[in-house]
Amino acid sequence: MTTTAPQRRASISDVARTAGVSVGTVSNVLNRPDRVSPATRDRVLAAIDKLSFVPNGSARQLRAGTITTAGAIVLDVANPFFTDVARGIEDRLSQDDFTVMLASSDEDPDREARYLRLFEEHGVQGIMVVPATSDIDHLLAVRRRGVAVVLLDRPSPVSGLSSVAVDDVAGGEMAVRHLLTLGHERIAFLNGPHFIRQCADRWTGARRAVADAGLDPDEVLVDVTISSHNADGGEAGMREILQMPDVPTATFCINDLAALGALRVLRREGISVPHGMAVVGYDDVDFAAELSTPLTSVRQPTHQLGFRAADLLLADPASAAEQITFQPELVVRASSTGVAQA
Amino acid sequence: MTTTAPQRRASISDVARTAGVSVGTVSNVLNRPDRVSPATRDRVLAAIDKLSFVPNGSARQLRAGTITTAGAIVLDVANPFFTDVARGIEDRLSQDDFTVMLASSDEDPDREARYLRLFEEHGVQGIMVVPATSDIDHLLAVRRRGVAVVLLDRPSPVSGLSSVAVDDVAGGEMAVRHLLTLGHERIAFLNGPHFIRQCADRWTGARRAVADAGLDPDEVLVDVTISSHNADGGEAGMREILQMPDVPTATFCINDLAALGALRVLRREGISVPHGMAVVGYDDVDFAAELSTPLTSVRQPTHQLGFRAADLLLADPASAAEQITFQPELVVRASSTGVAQA
DNA sequence: CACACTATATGAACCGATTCACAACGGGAG
DNA sequence: CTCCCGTTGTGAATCGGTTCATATAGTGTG
Repeated sequence: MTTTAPQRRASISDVARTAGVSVGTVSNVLNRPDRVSPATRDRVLAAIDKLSFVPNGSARQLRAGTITTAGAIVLDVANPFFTDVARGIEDRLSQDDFTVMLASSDEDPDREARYLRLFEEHGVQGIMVVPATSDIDHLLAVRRRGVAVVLLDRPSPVSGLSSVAVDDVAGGEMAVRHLLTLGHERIAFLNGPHFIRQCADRWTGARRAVADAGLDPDEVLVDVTISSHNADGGEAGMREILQMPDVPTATFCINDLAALGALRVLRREGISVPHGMAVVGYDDVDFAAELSTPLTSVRQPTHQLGFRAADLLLADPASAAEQITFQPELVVRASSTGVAQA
Repeated sequence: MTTTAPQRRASISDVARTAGVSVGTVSNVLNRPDRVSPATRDRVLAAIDKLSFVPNGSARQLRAGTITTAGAIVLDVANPFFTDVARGIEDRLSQDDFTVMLASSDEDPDREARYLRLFEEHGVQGIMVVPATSDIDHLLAVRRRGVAVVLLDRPSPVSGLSSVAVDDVAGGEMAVRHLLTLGHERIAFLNGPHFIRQCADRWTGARRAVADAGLDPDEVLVDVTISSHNADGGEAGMREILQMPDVPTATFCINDLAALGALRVLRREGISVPHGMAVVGYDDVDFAAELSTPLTSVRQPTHQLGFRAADLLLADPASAAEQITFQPELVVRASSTGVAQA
C-alpha cells in the first residue's frame, strides 16, 4: 500500500509559522488579499501550497456566523419530479454562488428531522423542504431560530412562512374532469395516503370534478392507496384494481412513476390502453410522451418550482414571507384518448 | 407579519445560566446523561427546551474532529442512473446512521472542485465522487489530507484510491456486437466527449467489437459527439445523424436519456424503429421497457454501485484501498430486434 | 527635520462546543 | 470521629479560524 499516513490537518498557525508571519496575516491573505503586500502574500501562498492547507470550515463558520450554503430535503431523490425541482434550486442558487446540499427524507419524518437538524447545526442559510408530515410546527421552530425555511410543493398554512406550490386540487380536478368527459363512470385513483397533502388535495379535486358533473363521488371514485410512489407501488395498485369485482375503466395515478408500473401490469395482462383501461399520470416526466402508450399527464412547472423557492430563500429575511402557487396543466395523450399525438 | 425577530441563537452557556449549572454539566447532559443526577438533568433539559437550544455543529465539530456525514458528487442529479446510485449510497450509509449530502457537478470541474472543498472544509468523513475530469490529482490530494475518497463509476488508476465501477469497455462491446450480429454495418455512436472516461471506454469497446468481427472500425462506426447527456442532446445528435450522406442503420446511445431524445426525433420523422433505425441505449432505466418501442439497453447494477461505494467509504481507513468492477448486462428489446418481449 | 498619514503586520480576544483535572459532598468503613 | 472513595458538578483550556485595536515602517509635506 502506498497510502500516506493521514497526519493532522495543517492549521492556519502552521501556515503562519512556516511563512514566518502572524496568523492574522494568513487570514488576511485568505480574505482580504489587498491588505497584504505582494511579497508576504506570495510567501504565505507558498506555505499554504506546501502544507496543502485547507481552512477548517467549522472554525471559520463558528466565528463568522453563517455560510453560503442551503439545504434541500425532498421526499425521494430517485423521483424525476423532485430532481427537476432540485435542478431549479441549484440553478438559482449557483447564480449567487451558493451551494446546495440535497437529501431525501423517504417520506420518513424521522429522517426529515435528522437532516433538518444536520443542516441547522451546520448553520445553513436556509432550508427548502418538502414536508413529510402535515404538521409543520418543527419547521416553524427552525424558522424562529433564524434559519430561512421555504416549503416546497406545499402552500404554507401560516403567513409567516414562505412557500412554493402547485395547485394540486386543480390538478386532480382537471385530470378527473378529463376522464369524465371521455365517458368514464368508474375511476380508480391510485393515490398515496391522505396524510400527504398532495394526495389529499388531488383527491379533493377529483371529488370536486365528479360532483361538478352532477355525479356521486362515492360511486364514481375508487381510492386505491399505494405505499410507495414509484413503479413498484403502481404495479401493486393496478393488480389490486384488476381484482375488484367491478373493475374501473380508468385509473388516475398519483405520479408518472406509478403510472409506469400500472402500464406494465396492463401490458402483461394484455389489457389495451386506453380501451380496456384509460390511464392518466401526474408530473409529465420526460419520458411520458415516449411510452408505448404515450401518457396523459398533469404537468407541473418543476424547474420553476425549485427556482422560485431558491429565490424566496435568498430574499431579504426582513421582507414578508411569500406564498407562490403555480397552476398545473393537463397534457392529453394516447393513454386516455387512444389517439396518438403529433 | 408575525415573524418573530430572529434573535441570536441560544448557546450552551445560555442554557447553563438559565438552568443554574455550569457549561460542562450541560455538555454532559447532552453527551453522557448518566454522569448527571436526574434532578439537574431535568433542570437542564427544561432550560434547553425553553430556549429551544440547538447545539452549534461547527463548534462541536471544531472540538470533536469529524462527523458522521459523507458527501457525494455526481454529474447530474436529474439523471436516473445517478439518482439510483445515490439511493444505493443512502441505503448503505443510513445503516450506520450516517447522512449523505448530495451535489451535482454538471460535469463542470470547477463546480466539482467547489463541492469537494465545501465538503472537505466541513470535515466530512469521506467523499464519493464521479469525477468530471480524467485527471484525479486533486482527489488524491484530498485523500492525502485524511478524507476518505471513493471514485464512483470509474476505476481508480492508482492503487491507493478505492473505486467502484462498471466495465464500460465490455458494455460498449456487447452493445455493438449485438448490432453487428443483427447485420448492421454502419453504426452511429451518440457519444459524449472522449475526455469523459465512460465515453472513451465505451468507444474502445465498440471498436473492439467491430474489429473482432473482422471489420474496420473506422468504416463501421460513426462517432457523433453530443454536448449534453440527456434527451435534448439525444435529439440534436439524431438530427445530425439523419443528415449524414450515408445514414447509419443503427445508433448506440451513451445513455437512455439520449436514446429517449433520439427516439423522439425518429418518431417525428416517421422513421420506424428498428427497421429504419435500430437503437440501443445504456443504463436500462426504469422506463426503458415501457417506451413506445421498448429500448434495448446495457444494464448496470446502479444500486449496488452506490451501496458498495458507501461500503468502501466506511471501511477501516487503515485497510487497503479496494477497486471493485461490476459487469454490465445487455437487455435486448424491440428497439434493436423489432420483436416485442414477453 | 519634525509631523502627519498611509500601508502593512501583529497578536489577543472571541465564536460555542468538548474535555479533563479538580473540588465538593456524602456515606460507609474502621 | 476520621479517612477514603464514589458521585456529581465546576470551570479553564482547547479546537482553528476572524477581527480589530494597536504597533511599526515608510512616504511625503511644510
